[in-house]
Amino acid sequence: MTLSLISGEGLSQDILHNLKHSNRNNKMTTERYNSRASEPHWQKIWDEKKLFETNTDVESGKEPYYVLEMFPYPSGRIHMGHVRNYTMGDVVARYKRAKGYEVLHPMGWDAFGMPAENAAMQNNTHPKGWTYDNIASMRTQLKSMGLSIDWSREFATCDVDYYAQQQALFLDFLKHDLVYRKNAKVNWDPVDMTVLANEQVIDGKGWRSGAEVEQRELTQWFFKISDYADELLEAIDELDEWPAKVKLMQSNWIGRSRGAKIKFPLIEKNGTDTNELVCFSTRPDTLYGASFMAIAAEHPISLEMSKSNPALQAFIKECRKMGTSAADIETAEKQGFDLGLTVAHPFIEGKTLPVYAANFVLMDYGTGAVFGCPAHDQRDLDFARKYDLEVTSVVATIDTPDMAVEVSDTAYVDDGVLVNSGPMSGQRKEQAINTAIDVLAERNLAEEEINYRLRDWGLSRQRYWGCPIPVVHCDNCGVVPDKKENLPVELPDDVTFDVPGNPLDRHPTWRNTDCPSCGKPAKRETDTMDTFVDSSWYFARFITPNGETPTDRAGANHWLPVDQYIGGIEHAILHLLYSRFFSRAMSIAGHMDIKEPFKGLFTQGMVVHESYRDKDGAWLQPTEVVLSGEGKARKAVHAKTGEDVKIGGIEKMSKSKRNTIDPDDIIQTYGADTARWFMLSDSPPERDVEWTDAGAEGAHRFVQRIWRLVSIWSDNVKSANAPDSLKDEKANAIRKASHKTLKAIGDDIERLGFNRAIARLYEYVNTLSSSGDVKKSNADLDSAMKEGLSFLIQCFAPVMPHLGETCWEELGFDGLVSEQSWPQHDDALAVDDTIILPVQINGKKRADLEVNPDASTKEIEDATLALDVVIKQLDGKTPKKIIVVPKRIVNVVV
RNA sequence: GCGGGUAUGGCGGAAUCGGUAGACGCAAGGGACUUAAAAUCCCUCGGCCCUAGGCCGUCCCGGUUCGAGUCCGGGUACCCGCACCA
Repeated sequence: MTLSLISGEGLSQDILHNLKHSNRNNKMTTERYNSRASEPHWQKIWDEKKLFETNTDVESGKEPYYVLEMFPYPSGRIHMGHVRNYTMGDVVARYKRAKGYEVLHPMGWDAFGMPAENAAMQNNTHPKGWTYDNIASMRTQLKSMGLSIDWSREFATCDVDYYAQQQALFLDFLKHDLVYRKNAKVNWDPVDMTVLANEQVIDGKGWRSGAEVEQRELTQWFFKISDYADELLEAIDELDEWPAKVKLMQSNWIGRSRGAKIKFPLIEKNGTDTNELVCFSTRPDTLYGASFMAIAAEHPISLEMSKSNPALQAFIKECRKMGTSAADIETAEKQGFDLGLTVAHPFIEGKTLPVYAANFVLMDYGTGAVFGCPAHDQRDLDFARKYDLEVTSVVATIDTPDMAVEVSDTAYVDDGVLVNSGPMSGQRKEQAINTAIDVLAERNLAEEEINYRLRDWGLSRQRYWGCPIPVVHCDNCGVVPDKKENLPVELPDDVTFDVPGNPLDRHPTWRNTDCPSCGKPAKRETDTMDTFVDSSWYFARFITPNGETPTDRAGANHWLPVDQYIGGIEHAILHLLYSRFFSRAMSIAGHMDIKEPFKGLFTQGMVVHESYRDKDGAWLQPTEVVLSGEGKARKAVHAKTGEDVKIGGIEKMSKSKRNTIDPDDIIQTYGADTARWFMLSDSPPERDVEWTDAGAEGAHRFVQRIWRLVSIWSDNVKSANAPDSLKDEKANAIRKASHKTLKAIGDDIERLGFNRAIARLYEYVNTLSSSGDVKKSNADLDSAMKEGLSFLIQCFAPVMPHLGETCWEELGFDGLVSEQSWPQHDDALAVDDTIILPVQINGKKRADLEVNPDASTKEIEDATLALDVVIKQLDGKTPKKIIVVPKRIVNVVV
């Protein structure tokens, strides 16, 4: 069944149920819990009591805890991924608040970016209006989730107040030599006259215009992140609350490699006036296997030679068309252009190597030149095979150190022993690299160099909807930073998007200003900042969202780093690395003294859903599809036409595949608590979770189940005493289960094991439901249930806070559950009186043994040997060995 | 291409340090209640031999160990990321 059918006329199923049964007046039928009434009610009360507003005062006395979910881009509607992300953070926030921390849990909007401009072009709207409208509707949606957020700190990165501070930061960075200008390549769409993002280049063509994309050089601003490459790399080790995967991705991204810068004297100069070619190599040990040199198409030598060589010009042009992404470069067919140059081999007297311009050599890594050693580098091998160049293997395996490895289609890149390699012969890779550098260094032909894959961060964007870069171009003074007292440089509102290009460029007046240095008329910079800049410091702004400087240094030092940061794995590299750089840069500029912004990081999985297509291949929404049958007989038809629908794969919810579920519908039908509960149940939080209607219904059944349990016990609990030395056996069993569960759930939440905590809560409700009959209850049982239910409510309230409040009130407990301290479990009650030890014979389980947890090894051995099964299996023989693992297992080896 | 990840019933998953594989949920089947439906409650639910019970079983092949889903070596399949999307 589809959701639209369940929700009927827009009434939730609980209201429908209660309406149907309101006349029955049967005492044993409790009213169904009505989330539609209860959720707004509690949200209003929390709001009025300002329950979630944080006292960020450094002197507040409580220990600070900062939990933050990656702030959303205001696309217009929240999606299930947001629900999952923000629920996780909210559970942590509510739990930590109960544990006595002063919790900071804010929300904001990553509000600059291309989609607003695209919408402006498509729908003739203004990016600003579009963005703020989206924020307004998403805020309403997020609020309906019942998140314990301090909304008084909310801001959007497109708020003038925010980007004014960002401009101030930029000026500070400029002062501290953390930003500079240089030329860089961009994807240029010659028809739309605009710069394209990599993702807007499809098969080498612009996504809108279809025109062939060119690589064009522009002067742009760069952050000097590569100066911090080593520091950013080394500090990764100390991020012990980050996923190993993310740490590895960051190290690879920084890509430190040690190698040598090697000079090759030019022999055949073919008309150039260059005397040497300098290349970078991490494998100078394999120089004896070199058979050619390759330089980037954009290498100065290549560019110089192209002036008098039209064929080379064409080749360079061809290379420029190629995509700039790593995947494009690695997968493109290797192509070269013989420049007619040769260089001298540094080790082999009289040997020369031909020089090619090649498409697989990057100008912006190393020196833009490499020596080609085909036997020991796959790219070089591919190139050599194509141009029929010599392949000389100079490495042997460690097992057969005398014979060079034979190379046909796959280069040998692993460790080994060098052969036929002069001074390096007989040495292992690492040692040989050192030898090569040392020998060449003596002849002044090489020096050791550390290179990083990490490049400086280009922040200039030729777009309107971003933070203006606060500099002025003056004919007299050149590039002049704005003065801080002149900030903000505000974006003009009167812009149009009917013509291609950046509206700031063609604005009649905005560009005109006076030079801050000489006072003469000058022009503003029209580039705006990369939106990654906006998100690189927002976490620091939440501490003093209205401050007149970017941060309050003492406050930032008190609250940062963020204790728990939660977001998608897609930000594993750039956003997190940029934020790490920004924290360092902000420390240098005196805004705080924190180098690592995020102490704990958690990357959650996506929300996925089945996708559907009609007979013409058009994507259909889940609400347009009616499903029936199961397994192979599972069928889908169109809800309106009845035509067959093809059931597609389970994929990330996306607008293009129309397989999204609107959280609003779910909240209307089942309530926010159900949505929150389901998003955390089943799948571990770091993995993808599949949205299914059945799963949501299951979660909702549980909501009702809790409500029934609480309702039927409410009278008994209200008149019960606190549990103390209970005689009733069942009551004691409940107490033990309660304390055990409480302990386990606390541990689970601390470790973000939400799915495990939820499984435990299911078990616990099963235990409470089956442990006592309310009609035959006694004072002891009532007491145990009073404690048990209070633990239950407190344990699930972080996930289902509205239901928690309703149940708390129903049982007559004081105050709000959201204000309660986390209950303390009693360790003595959280352990079992007896434990069941599995007894294995030769590693196979044959029996159970019930023992006291403190039983000695001897006692366990004796009890084991007295078991019928063991006696039978031993058949009079003495066992070879008895392994007793305390509190775990017994294994009898026969 | 490079880098990373994952693999357990019909499905999502649990098993925290190498110690009872399949907790918990979903789906399914059977039953109770009901005029009926919904809701709820009870039972079954990895496969095979089916007898108390036994044998097999965590992607595949091998190894270490009293004991392997977990550790080691080799392989297979699928998924994700790759610098101007946020």
